[in-house]
Amino acid sequence: MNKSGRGRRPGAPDTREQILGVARQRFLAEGYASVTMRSIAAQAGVDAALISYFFGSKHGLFGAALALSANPAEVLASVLPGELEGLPERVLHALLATWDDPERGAPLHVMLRAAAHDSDVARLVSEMAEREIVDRIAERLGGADARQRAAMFAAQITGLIFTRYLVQLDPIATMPVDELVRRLAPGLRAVLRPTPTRSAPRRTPR
Amino acid sequence: MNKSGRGRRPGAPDTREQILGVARQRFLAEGYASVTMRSIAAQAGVDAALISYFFGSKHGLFGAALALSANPAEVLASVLPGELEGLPERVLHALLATWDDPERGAPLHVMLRAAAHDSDVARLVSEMAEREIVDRIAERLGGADARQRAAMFAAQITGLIFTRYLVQLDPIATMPVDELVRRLAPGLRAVLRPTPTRSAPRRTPR
DNA sequence: CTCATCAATTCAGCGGTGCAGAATTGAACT
DNA sequence: AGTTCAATTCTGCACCGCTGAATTGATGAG
Repeated sequence: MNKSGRGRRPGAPDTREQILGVARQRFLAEGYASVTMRSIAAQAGVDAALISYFFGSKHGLFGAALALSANPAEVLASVLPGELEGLPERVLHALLATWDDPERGAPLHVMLRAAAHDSDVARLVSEMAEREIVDRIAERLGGADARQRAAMFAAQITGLIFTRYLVQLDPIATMPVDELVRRLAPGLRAVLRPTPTRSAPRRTPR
Repeated sequence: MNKSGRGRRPGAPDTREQILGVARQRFLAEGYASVTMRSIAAQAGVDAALISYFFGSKHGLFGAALALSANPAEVLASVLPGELEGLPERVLHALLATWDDPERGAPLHVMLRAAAHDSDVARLVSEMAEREIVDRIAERLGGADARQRAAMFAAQITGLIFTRYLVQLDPIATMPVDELVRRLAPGLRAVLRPTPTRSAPRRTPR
């Protein structure tokens, strides 16, 4: 009789997966800091120490829970092909559609927040973004300084995300999607263009 | 004799200011979350409860400590006058000079991190940025949608800061100042330009 | 000059957190 | 049948932010 409740459970319950599921849902809904290990454990019907056992730490759990998240690479991949000139508009539309939807936007949302909060997570997110976003765009662009131009592109996108969703800076946070796209696209196009290294062929408005 | 150490201290020691000083230094050096009230109190030679008494909460202390921080408004004000066309370069140079210097860059650094971590702080930072940055730029720009254009400008700047300093995304984090300015300025100029409301004179080839 | 009032200060403690270690239990492999 | 090991819970530590009561000094009223 398992009187004390201790010890391994009978059968083959995949407790680990269940914890992951609960953690994922909670983290996405409530962020990182305000979700406690104890509450996750309780909701998963498990002792809190088990989480440490499986994932080492709260960080570990967070990383594992968000790893299986819908990654933005897919969204990007779906808009990358096509004419280069219209790329900014396509990316902006896809991005805003994703992030404005609480369901799909939350993962990235939470990841960025956690990245700002915790430098370990920051490195993780940074590497991910570098590999899955900057490199992809650079690949699509081609050319000598493609990586640099892609990075500028990414920086602008990041700025949009941070101001609209994290800090909610007005009037960016309240601006309708169409206007945002219209206003930001020219800037994105500008940084995508190959830059003249130095005193290049002047391109005066013709 | 003050045997128990309790009670008001003799003289007129400005304990409040001293706490503020210590808090400021610690927050700027180590961020928000990892600095504990107890440690600040200890360093200030004071009981931790006194902080709650004076500032209400850790948030309160943080806000009060960073309020007297060198605000970016000054930097901005010094580069706002002058020809509009060169504004992006001036802002970028001033900004990068400030943030690359650990001493002067730290306050903003910490504020952004804290904003991402804590939604109360986020609101605070957001309002500050709106008032002291967006509105100033808008004022300088003039025109109907000056506020909107200024916001786009601010978003791009924020993206630069976030990627270069907080997340340290390569190759932005490692790029020399000159190259950053050269690559980003066109994008900034583009969003500053008055946008044609609708089906504007096409500028694209053909 | 005295005395009540009030601000400043410390102490003790509450409920909460992440995490480590020991103890228990079941499954799996000799 | 016995050993080994992974999974699980219990206990408890050190720390956190914050609160309420107790103490002390300054200060103004009479």
